[in-house]
Amino acid sequence: MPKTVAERADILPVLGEVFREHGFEGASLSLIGARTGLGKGSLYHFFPGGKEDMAVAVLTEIEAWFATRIFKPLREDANAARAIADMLRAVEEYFKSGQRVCLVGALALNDSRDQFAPRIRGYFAAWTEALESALIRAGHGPKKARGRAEETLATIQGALVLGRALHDPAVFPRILARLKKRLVGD
Amino acid sequence: MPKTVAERADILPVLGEVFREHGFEGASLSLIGARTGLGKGSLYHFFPGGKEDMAVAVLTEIEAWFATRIFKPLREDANAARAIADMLRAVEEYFKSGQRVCLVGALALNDSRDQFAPRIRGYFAAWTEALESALIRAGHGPKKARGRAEETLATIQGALVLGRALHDPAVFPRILARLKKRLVGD
DNA sequence: GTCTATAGAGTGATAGAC
DNA sequence: GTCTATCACTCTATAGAC
Repeated sequence: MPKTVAERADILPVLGEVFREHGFEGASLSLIGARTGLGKGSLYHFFPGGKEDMAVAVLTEIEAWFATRIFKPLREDANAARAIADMLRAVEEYFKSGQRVCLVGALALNDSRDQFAPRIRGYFAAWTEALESALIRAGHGPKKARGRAEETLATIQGALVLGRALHDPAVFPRILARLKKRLVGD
Repeated sequence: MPKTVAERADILPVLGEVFREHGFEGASLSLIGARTGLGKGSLYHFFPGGKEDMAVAVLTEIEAWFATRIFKPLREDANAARAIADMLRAVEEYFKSGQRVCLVGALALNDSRDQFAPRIRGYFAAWTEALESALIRAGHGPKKARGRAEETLATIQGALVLGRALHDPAVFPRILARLKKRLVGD
């Protein structure tokens, strides 16, 4: 008896975790089926394009989350320094202190799947620009803000890699704390 | 007519590139066969343990390269500031200005393959310690050196992710230049 | 004859597509 | 749940160096 009522939106978070944990290639349909509790039929009903379709849907959801929770405040908050500190806090929570990997970053390293490239680029471009805007408003000097934004994003991504590699849950929060000091003082 | 004489060491660089470009899961044996020009017989002759064996061999070669070219000078060069600058230069060249990905970092993000974990951790631990040592000798203060080494490695790894994501070959060299300024002045 | 490097047909299992 | 392609891997059979 089918019809347990699932919605596309309900399974996106699960899909995201599976892709994060196993990568795109490593996330097999049977694994996805097991984790979502859905048969292949349902999966192809929700995502006619198969696995790539699923990954694109997950990326779209991630983009939307970051756009409203991170990029928008960075661009619009009157208190730019606070927006930057909030970003670092949100990032620490989102990536569960480094226990959770950045799916967009992980896909960037393993491309060869060109379909994801524009979304991956868009995510990091939007983040860089939003942070640059906040840095300028926080008094960082328009000339230096761009480079600092770029370096900050690199450090966040790399901190996820390093924390994971060293199996040390203290690494990610520690590096974020250093970033905070440098960007907004304290 | 067999016997064209290949050696294990000769195909390691090719294997490294295939794993870098496609990831561990994405590097199929047929792809590996095509890229190395070797049949399965030869591949399994050199690497009886199959794909994992190949990846371990590549990681071992990478470790050795970094140990002699990067870690040793960092620990031993009497001129520590020069050793750090040399490290940044070597890294820029090794990763081909960001066009080439760090296999160790990429594997760290996609683990679930626990066999690689100790090697991955060893690589980053050795790098962190060597850089910390050089920073201390360059006058960075023992208390701060550790954190700076950690953050530097994260920034390098993240710069690879970001450069790749943005498809901008200028990103990686630009971030390395900022690192150099901060670490050894200029 | 033995050892090393080779090729590739053939194995069962499992992948993703539908 | 059925399909076909492809997966990692095994095995037998080679040729040439010693």
